Amino acid sequence: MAGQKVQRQTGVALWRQIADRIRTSINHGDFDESGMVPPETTLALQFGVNRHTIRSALAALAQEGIVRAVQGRGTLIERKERLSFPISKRTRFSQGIGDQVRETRSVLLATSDETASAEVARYLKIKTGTPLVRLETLGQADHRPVSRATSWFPADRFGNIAEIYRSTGSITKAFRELGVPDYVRVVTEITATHADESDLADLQLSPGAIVLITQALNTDLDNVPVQYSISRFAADRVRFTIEN
Amino acid sequence: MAGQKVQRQTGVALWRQIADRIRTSINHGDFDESGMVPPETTLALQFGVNRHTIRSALAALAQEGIVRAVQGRGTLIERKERLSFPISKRTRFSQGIGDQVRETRSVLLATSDETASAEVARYLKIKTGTPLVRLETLGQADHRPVSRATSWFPADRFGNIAEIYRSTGSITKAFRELGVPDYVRVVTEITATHADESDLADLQLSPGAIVLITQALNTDLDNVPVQYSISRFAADRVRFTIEN
DNA sequence: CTTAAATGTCTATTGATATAGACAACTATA
DNA sequence: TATAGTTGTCTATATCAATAGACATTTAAG
Repeated sequence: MAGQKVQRQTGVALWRQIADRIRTSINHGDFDESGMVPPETTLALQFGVNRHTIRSALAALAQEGIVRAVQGRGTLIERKERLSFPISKRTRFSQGIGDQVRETRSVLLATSDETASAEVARYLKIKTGTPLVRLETLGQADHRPVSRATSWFPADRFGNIAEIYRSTGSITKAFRELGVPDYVRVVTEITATHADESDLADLQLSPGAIVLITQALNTDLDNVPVQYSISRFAADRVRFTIEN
Repeated sequence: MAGQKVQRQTGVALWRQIADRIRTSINHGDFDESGMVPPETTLALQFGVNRHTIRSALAALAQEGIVRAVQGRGTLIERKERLSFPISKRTRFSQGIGDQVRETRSVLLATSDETASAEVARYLKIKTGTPLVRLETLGQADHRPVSRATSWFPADRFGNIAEIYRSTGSITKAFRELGVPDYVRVVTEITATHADESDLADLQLSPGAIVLITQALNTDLDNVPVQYSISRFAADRVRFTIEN
């Protein structure tokens, strides 16, 4: 980890850039041997900034609960995180990361009845204006928010999916109760952008943070579209893995 | 687009937060009717900031070539684009986006002989220290840089792949000449981060921009790893598509 | 030709960001 | 119990980020 450069006058404060880099290094396991972040003076030298700037960065990470400074000893690593999300024919939230965390949970934020917009209709292969059920859900891993998703389901087949989901916390189980024993991921599109206001709130991010966005279509085993969803992931907490 | 909030004292300047939001709105097609961004005074009111702060944001977008301000008229939208990259068993740079642009090109930036680091060795399933060939390439679409990639190949099989690639501009053709008639993408990992200094230069980005990073492994038809590569894409120019 | 509406430029002021240096307080260890 | 190494706190200074206001310049439309 030699000769790291930071960019000045970009509208992103140095302490924030450095905090992001250190968080990434921690997640990458760079400091696993010692379990500590390098001393402030060392980091200041590496990043080519003043020690006080490093202290601002570490203070931000301490605020996130990722490190804890102990006077006289050093700055200890409290927590690491970057979950690996497999994307495949059988992509499901909790199954994919279940072995990486102690607890996964899915929370229903909101639901509403809608009619299909042009975009959603195109994906679900239905007519614009067809009745739909919309679900806003929040995915959590060990009580930390990881993703927020908006999903649309055809109302004729899944009119009361919200209630079932609310009680079971699982799309897979809700589908099963509604006569869809299994479903497959047909297509996933991935983009990245800066976090918007809702992301900041729901995913507990700070401005300038990055979100990875997936747009995905699931069909039942007869190739009939059953769910179209747009999910937004905190980019510094996840990694996508596509196995072919 | 009413009542937008920006967050203060987070290490991310207001003008950058606002620039990111406007860029997103443009890509989302919010201003397609007029082809212009709303007037500075309107935006200042919407975001709850001073007009000069809006001007800083628009100046940044103008620097990126996304908008162009015309005195007396308004601020015109110059460009919105996002290429779709399919990721599948048969992922190749030029084939995937060939139908979306007039011309794709791949340029060899640098090459060197190396020995395998622990990380690369793990992917290629070889021993640390095994001789490798490293290729740095730049992918362009219609003369705009889209991705920069670093690839490693086992030197014993592909010792002179650099020369062949330089003359053909194609990994696929180089493989073919070296006795690998076909190859498949085994695994792709996707993450996102802020652009570093090299990204800014090679991909012609402005500071604070986002890059999508893929780490991918290709094997020949006998399942022997032939190429491990790390690619960095300008996030505002691409979208990944995974078909299952 | 006027005028309204938009961007361009300038000055001034305040708060956040970053650097610089000095020294205090604490921890582990020789 | 010294001592080296580390984090904590303080003062001072310079630059960037943001606000505020005034006015110039350009464009399009009445």
